[in-house]
Amino acid sequence: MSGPRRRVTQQDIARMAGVSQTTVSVVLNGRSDSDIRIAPDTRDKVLRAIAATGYVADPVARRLAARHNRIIGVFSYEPVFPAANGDFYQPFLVGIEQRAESIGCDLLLLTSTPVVDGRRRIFHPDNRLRLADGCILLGRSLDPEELAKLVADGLPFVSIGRRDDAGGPVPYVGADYVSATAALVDRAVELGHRRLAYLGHGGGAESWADRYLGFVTACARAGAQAVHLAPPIPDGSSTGAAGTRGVVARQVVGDVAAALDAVLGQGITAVIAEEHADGVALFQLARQLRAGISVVTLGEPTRAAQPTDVEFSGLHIPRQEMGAQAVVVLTALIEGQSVAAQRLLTCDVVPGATLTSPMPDAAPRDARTSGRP
Amino acid sequence: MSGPRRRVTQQDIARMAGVSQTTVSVVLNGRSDSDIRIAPDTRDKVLRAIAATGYVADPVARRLAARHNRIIGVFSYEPVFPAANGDFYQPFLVGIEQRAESIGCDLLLLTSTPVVDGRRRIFHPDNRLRLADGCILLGRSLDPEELAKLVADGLPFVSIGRRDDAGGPVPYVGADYVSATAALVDRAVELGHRRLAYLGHGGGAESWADRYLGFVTACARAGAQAVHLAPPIPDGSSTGAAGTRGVVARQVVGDVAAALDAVLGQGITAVIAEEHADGVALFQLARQLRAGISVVTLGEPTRAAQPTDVEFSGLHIPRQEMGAQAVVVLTALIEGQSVAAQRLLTCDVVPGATLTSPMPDAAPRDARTSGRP
DNA sequence: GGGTCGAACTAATACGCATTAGCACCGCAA
DNA sequence: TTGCGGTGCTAATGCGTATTAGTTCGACCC
Repeated sequence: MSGPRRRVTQQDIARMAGVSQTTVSVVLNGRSDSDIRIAPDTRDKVLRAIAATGYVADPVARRLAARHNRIIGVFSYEPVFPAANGDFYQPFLVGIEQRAESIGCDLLLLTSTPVVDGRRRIFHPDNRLRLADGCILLGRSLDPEELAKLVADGLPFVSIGRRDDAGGPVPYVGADYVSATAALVDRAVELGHRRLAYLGHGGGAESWADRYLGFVTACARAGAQAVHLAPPIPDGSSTGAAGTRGVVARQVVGDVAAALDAVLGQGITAVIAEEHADGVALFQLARQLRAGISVVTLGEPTRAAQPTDVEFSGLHIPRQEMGAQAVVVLTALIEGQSVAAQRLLTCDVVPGATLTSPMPDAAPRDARTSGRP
Repeated sequence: MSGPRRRVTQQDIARMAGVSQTTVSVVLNGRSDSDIRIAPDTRDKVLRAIAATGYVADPVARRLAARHNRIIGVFSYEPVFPAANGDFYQPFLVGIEQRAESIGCDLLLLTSTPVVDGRRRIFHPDNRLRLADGCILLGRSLDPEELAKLVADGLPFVSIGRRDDAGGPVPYVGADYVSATAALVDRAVELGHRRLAYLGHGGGAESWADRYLGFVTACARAGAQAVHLAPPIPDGSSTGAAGTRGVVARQVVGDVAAALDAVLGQGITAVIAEEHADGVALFQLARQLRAGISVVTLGEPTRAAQPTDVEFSGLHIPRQEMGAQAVVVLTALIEGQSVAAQRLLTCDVVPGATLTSPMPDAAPRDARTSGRP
């Protein structure tokens, strides 16, 4: 009909109320602090007009003029919603959403970031980060280079998940995988396990490196033997927890079956799986073969896992709380308050049913294997 | 460390290149189409300055000048994230997110809408709908009154799911439940079913009414007997597919057990269940009792269903595509283009394993029941 | 030698809001 | 009557960009 309808502006409200645009702005922002006074009935007139039209200040204009608009951007490398990653991100969003609501901020999903070279890029000619007052970064791995730019750029942001420094300290709200993984290893050792394996990359993303670090440290401390069963291609970067790499026997395994071979062949009695899905697959395969190994999975599924009725031993990532804390840190940063901008939240240990005392026949197996070559 | 470093602007570039801000803008936007010409070496000077400073246009100012912010609001009555509704909404969001990304729009989650009288309200004193250029409405039932306000208001919006007119045509992207349900009924009749039941409200929300309409129409056309097994309280509004109500024998059933009683008592051989969860429950109960009835469920679960290994016959709602189409329609509306703003997408029929030929003992059962009173 | 025309720009303005500076009015003291 | 401090408001300006409406300058024509 009439093309794109013009949106209601403060001018319109001003005309309706018979006042100036300035007055409307002042009323809206409740500027009681300054030297500007508005008579109660003038204020009422304005508020009535606003209520009648449902007027809301244009966030874009607001941000241009005032440099803030009470909008929090959420940026992620991976798409947030797809079930491809097993709803892994959902709890973060719930936490973010709840806290954002409670402090009266809206959430803007920065979906418009184009994919270049197979991943979304923050920086490109039309980057929209600045539409929001600040933003929360979601996703397993963030390009360190982009992170550095972001730090340099000065736009407030918080990463969900610990990040190494990138041209400056990176604000984050992460999970303390080091301690949690170590606690799980300790528990395994308590139960009698002496040869443990870590199944996964153990490096690349910080979250993986941290898990691996916890594993290695705890094994060393407890005097347990540690083996690292790594997938063929460590997903791009291969360094990870550099200091510890090499101390531990490392073996590349092509798939879960190969991993199980390695486990059984070397008399390993407990496997700490980086990815839930791998742990599940390994456990089920072992069960089919009637091999009694313990399996611990380090976190909720990020890939679809085979359905199972077993409750896995492992750790619980406080995702919702992480989301909430990220909002807290971000708003503090936006307002220039000084806060602890790097936070690690404790992961609960899930006892589960898959971490038990080693089977009595584990030792013989070990012996046999040792004598094999 | 000089606080918020002033950003480089087109002015700065202009000064560096010894041209006007307009020229910079023109060069940036490559406006070769218009009547504005820029000499190659002028263009070069500007581009060099841009490259030297790493200038990027401020997206905020850009959008202010463009008079729309490329933000799409997503509003839902029911909570979208929580798994309470079995992730029913997720696929819609996936579709929305993907399409929004591909056309360069961001998503504003309007989740902070207060709950009044047990449901979220669009219109309330502090509604933020207008933050976005337009919005997508998600949720089973939308208050017709609010819908009417929205239509009258002129703010571009699209409903996911068909909606009756409300003070004007309501733009929507829905699923063609009428045809899909009819197709399922036809198939049942083909297989030999002669007495069919519809289990569910059959009214209230349009999506229910449509399913019911398809059921009744197809039964009538095929000469099959139709029974409506309705839950005790039809969830607020009770009218629904008004024209057809009353033609069909209607019976109120308290729960699934009661429904099964009615089915068996009346020699019904196939049940079309509005809700997946009800269909599953009914089928499992019937199986326990060794009663061989066919069950069709009309759509993915919106409530948690008992886990099952049976693939149910029924229909598949193209949720992701619906989300994507909603974005398409919305952007067209925002830009004032004329489009088909009411779209019904075809539902695929899922053959499944629960719609089979009627068991031979169905007729005798019927006879027995008839003679009972 | 005035007029036309096109190429290559620029000045001015709009976008919607927040903010700064300042104006008009009123009551009261001098 | 002037002066003066409030009170209650508005005009004007700026944020950084896109766009519209010119302006300048030379070439070319009659």
